Amino acid sequence: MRVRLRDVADRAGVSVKTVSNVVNGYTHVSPEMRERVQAVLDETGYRPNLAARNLRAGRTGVIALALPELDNPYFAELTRSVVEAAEEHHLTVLVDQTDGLRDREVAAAAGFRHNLIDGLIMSPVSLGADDLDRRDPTALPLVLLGEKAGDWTADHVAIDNVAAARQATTHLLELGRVRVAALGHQPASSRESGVAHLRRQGWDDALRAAGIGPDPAWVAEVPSFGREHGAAAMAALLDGPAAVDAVFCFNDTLALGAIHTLAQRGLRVPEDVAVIGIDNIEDGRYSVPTLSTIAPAKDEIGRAAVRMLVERLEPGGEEPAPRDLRAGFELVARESTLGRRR
Amino acid sequence: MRVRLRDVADRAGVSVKTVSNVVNGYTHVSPEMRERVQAVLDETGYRPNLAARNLRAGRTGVIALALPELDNPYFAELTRSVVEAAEEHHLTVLVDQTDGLRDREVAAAAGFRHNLIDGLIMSPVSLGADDLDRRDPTALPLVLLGEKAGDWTADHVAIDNVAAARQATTHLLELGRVRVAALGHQPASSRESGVAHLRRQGWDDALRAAGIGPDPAWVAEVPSFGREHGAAAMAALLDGPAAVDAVFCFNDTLALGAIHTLAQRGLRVPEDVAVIGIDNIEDGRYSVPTLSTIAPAKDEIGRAAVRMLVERLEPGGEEPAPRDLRAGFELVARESTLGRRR
DNA sequence: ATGAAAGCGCTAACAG
DNA sequence: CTGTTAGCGCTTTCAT
Repeated sequence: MRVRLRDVADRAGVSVKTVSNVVNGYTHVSPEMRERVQAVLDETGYRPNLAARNLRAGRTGVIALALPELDNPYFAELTRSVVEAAEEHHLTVLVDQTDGLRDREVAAAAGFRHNLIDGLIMSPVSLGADDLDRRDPTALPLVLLGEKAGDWTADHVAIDNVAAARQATTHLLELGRVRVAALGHQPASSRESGVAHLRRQGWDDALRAAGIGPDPAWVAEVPSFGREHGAAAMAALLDGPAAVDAVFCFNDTLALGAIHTLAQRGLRVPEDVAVIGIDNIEDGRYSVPTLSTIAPAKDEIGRAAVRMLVERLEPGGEEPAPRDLRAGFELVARESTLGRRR
Repeated sequence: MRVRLRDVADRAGVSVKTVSNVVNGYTHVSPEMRERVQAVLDETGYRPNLAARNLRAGRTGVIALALPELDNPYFAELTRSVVEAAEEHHLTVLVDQTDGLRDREVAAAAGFRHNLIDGLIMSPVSLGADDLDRRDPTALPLVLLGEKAGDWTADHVAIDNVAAARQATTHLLELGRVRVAALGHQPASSRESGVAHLRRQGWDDALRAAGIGPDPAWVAEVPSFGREHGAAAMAALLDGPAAVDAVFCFNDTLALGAIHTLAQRGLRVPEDVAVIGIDNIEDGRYSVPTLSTIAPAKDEIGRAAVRMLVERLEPGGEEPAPRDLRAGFELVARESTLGRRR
């Protein structure tokens, strides 16, 4: 049987309150008392019942992180940054996989684990602004990561996706490429279409700024952002009418899939086709060729998300209005655009 | 203010018990009563306080999964399988990152979140059998994943690492390679040395069975299993005295790092050097060249781990003796050993 | 400085 | 079929 505060108290011949004081390191306890209680504590191996504490305290010290997929390297790396940031605030992170399904995202946002978690950080895919508006006002504090369309009533952290896409595309143009494909387009209704739309916008902007009219045949559509779809979309581009000399992929896994297909076809990267992605996942540092990409400041994102959440958790917090934070990013040019360095 | 069971009861003019019955779908409630209560429930948007339920029930429906690193693709993929298996048992999974640090692993195994979680699935790195023996017997149910040295007093699921390594090495030998390196050796004291030791053993066995005496110069050591160390170790091998014609890497990330280095040096895979790994991570299906590997039955592992844990959670459970389960695996031969198919 | 007692919100006995 | 009541184990007024 588990040892309770009560048991320790009986055994030490003191009241429950005194034991509680010792356990929680309260100041007003006489040294001798403290010592005696501590002895019993050690001897019995007492450990507080956290469920009881939670009930009493009304908070748990746990925050949830809801992501579409854990086995997408970008999210895995982001998770690490959130977990580390949370640790600094003495919070633990419960990771949740939504698969990008609207039901699950709505349930998570509504706080289906209220009283088990103090707050939620979520990277939404299918969730709409209206879902959030319908949310119970007493629901748990929420911070959104990544893209969102429209005006949302929650804190939000993301990079400027249009600017990031523009920079990636411009990099290709500066290398002299003139027929730059966009790989990763998604129908407006689809999952992830928020990000896809913005990244396409940036690509469009960059081409026009360079005096190039984007050819619709340069746009390759995907159902989602996995490697397999990058590979298939690249094949579709190559089989299509437009001979492109560069590909801006909407993320790194798509880019790695595209490179795979190019290699299968015997095409050289970047000599025949240059490739760039977004996310700066670890894989791209060791792929063959190494992958050029836009690197979002993942640590900044994780840290900011946790900080925003913590601010809403603090009892003294004045319920600040929803904030929108843009995280930084930078171009990381590697072999898939620059070629082998010597 | 949050609405409690009590509030609903007052408002509906019934007792708390009745409301509780309705909420929990108990049978003995008259239809009209149920309807009336349900109306108030909907109207007030009542949702039970889970912390209170947990305290009352003595269980939470949450299990923890403690892994060394979340951003290692193998663990990310394994996580997915555990999460899916847990869902079938109506359990949610709290993912924990230990970084392979002994302190954290000991803390996790001791149940530092007792009463917040019902059980733990852990992939230990630095944890020793003695740490477990010192464990509080009333501590939470534990299932270990992956390697372990010695006799442990806990359930365990893993593939037969020696056999897996033997098969990988044999595959290389069957292709006519005669100087097969082992990349991933670790000093006995190191993190992950358990797995590394067994995989080296399998390599050794396979070579001897083929009448080849393993050359110590064919063994490359790494501090841990990341891509960067695979790349560095491969460079060390190439700069060393032994000209190898194949490399058995102790996992896929090491293999991808090795392929990176080979490409940098202008060597062809597999013509000059064939490469094989273990884990069958998604990356290897799209790398250039695609990666041959040993595929552990991840779904089987996740499912088995959850099932074992659940059996110990069931109140009727008879506390079975610690079980040891071997999961299956199979060879997946791709371009890094077979070459480009045509 | 220490103790007694109330109560966090829920469910399970036990009555009625 | 429904209501009353006693805890789950802890922290926290309020006394002493």
